[in-house]
Amino acid sequence: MNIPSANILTFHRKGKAMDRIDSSLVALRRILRATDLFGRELAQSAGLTAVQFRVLQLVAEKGDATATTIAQRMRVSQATVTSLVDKLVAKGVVVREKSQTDRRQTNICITDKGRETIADAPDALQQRYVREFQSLADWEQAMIVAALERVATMLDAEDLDASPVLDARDIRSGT
Amino acid sequence: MNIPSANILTFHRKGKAMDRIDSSLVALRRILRATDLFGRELAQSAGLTAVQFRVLQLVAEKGDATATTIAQRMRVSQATVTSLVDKLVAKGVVVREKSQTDRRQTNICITDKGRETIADAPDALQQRYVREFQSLADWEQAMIVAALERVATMLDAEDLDASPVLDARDIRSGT
DNA sequence: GGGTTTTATTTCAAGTATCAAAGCATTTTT
DNA sequence: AAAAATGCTTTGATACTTGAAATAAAACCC
Repeated sequence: MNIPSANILTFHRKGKAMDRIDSSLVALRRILRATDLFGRELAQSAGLTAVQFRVLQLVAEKGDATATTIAQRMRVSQATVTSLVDKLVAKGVVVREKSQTDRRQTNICITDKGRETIADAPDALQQRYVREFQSLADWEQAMIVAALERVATMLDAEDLDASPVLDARDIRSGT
Repeated sequence: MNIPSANILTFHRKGKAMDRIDSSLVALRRILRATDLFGRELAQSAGLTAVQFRVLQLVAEKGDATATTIAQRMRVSQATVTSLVDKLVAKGVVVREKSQTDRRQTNICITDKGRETIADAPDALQQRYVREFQSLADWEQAMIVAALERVATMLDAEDLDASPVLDARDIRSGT
């Protein structure tokens, strides 16, 4: 989590003044680093680990989720999700409920305590981002949105899992 | 750490069309997600874990590094770095060498095999980014650099460790 | 229906990651 | 030189991760 996670963007060309590629990669690394660091703090302040917190966030999005869905979205194995959910159940932030429609499935449902946990977590990073973003001039906001979306498209182009979680399984089955 | 790392940016306001804050957060999440996912693949293709690969990258930057430096830059404990370096030594991509000037220090030096490992790792993500970035119009490149740097500054403002590793210890001792 | 295959999840075993605390060796300070 | 600080490793404990095997339920086929 690893998150602690991956900071894979590096730049190797040296010698002359930094060009735009390098500058943009450096900025990306700063963004990655800041979010990684803050993410760990955020989780800790909620009494969870970073990975546990991410699972909780995914469950919170819709109120419940299946292990498979979570595993696919986090790109970890089902077994991993099971053990993470074990921890979250032990902490009382989610509960397991057998699906009525298909009793093979287990719905992982967020509890009130889970909702509180997320609500109470002081996401300093996001708060600061929102605050500063809103203080920007209109044109600057627009520029940032355009640029971020451009970069996001460049980076996750053929990796479709970032889109709504509908056909993730179908896509993966191709591998 | 996996590195598995933190995807902490969430958005909760719903109901109406997405505003700019939401759009920018979604884009950021896509960026985070893509880099995280690709980072793991990249490391795996090199026969390492994501965290191990990051250590190797840091060592590769200057050819060698001390455990303390790596620990500070990755924000993990020295003990963690020790065990990670153990793995890298076992794989033959780095070696430990006692510093001549201060024999308490251990320089972690990259080997030829280590250099190869990094060179051979097909960083598909970065390659695509570089390729696409270079194909952009001049004004667009400039816009992206400006926007990314703006966002990076918003996110890592008081977190100074992204800058040269000088006083990270002093900052941390405050906690 | 009864048998086979597929799907969803959990359990188990083994390896990796992480850190606090304790230990060692080497400077630096007094 | 004694004491304090520094750099690193070891140890013990917890968490994360996965592949493989096990369990259970649904879907498919004849």
